[in-house]
Amino acid sequence: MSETQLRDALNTLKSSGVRITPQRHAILEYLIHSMSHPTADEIYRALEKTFPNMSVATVYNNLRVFREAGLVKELTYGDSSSRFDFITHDHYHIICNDCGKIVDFHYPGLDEVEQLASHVTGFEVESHRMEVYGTCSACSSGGNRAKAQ
Amino acid sequence: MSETQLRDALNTLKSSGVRITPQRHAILEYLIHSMSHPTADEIYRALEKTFPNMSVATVYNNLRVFREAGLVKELTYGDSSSRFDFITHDHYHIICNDCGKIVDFHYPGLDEVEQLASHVTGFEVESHRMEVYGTCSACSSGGNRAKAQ
DNA sequence: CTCTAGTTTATAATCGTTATAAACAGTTTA
DNA sequence: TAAACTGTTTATAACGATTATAAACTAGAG
Repeated sequence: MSETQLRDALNTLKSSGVRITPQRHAILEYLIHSMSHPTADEIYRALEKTFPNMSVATVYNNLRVFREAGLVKELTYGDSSSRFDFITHDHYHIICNDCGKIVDFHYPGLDEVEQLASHVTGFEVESHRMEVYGTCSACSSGGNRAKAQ
Repeated sequence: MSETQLRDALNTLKSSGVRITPQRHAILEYLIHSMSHPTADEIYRALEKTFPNMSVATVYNNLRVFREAGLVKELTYGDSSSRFDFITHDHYHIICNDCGKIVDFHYPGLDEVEQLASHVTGFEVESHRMEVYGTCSACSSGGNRAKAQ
């Protein structure tokens, strides 16, 4: 399944004229397989064994390329650095205020919100963003003091 | 009406043991009256006539104090700097992808989303965040090239 | 009015991200 | 295969928002 995703993603890139370099392959693969929401720096550190000479700029450059190709979404929460999420199908995130863990969940479209907003404000609506915040079961049940992902 | 808001906010601060300095008064007043969603730097520049010696750190410090007191919400979008929103009553934001303008709109609670998310993920839900993105009428109708607010 | 803890100021430091220019590599052309 | 072109990576510096620090100051309690 994730192999299919990777192949599809590479095809998407190729067909929009983007070269497939080993670094790009690796970053994409990491994003798809990690099933997490890594920061640019996490990706960089995860791949530095395989690419000892790769620079952070390469990670940022390629994340931008992927974002512009519609493969990756950039998540900006309150904390200092952005997180990057490989776009599979529509899902939302719930984030633990305590340890920072991010869990995906699905919810049938919020199209009506977009419609109302468009009607009230006169905007042409393109997309929306929604997150839920709370405390994960590990943190609320006791002493989970680690800052996860 | 906004006078009431200001007075209430000052009382909230006092009752949680926060000193009311002239700078704090001015920042709060600016946030309430501006009806916009300024960055820390915008607040700083707006008040530098009145407080020529005020430093940016003061703005940041006090925005943090206000946030911790529940008076102000910090909005982190994709762009480099945070925006700050005086909390009146629940509303959402629609943001122009073109010029960055932020318009408020109201929408009856998304409590069911919180409930579903809580049920599916096991989190104790505390809050949620939602924004709509699109193009404002000024930008979609023609040549609004300015980067507003 | 005095005292003190909290606040402001000025400045430097931090850190995520972006810009730059040189070295490099994949692809096309011959 | 070789030369040339173009996009990519690397290394490094620059940038800008935010935070830390320490000294000077002041709101508010008594």
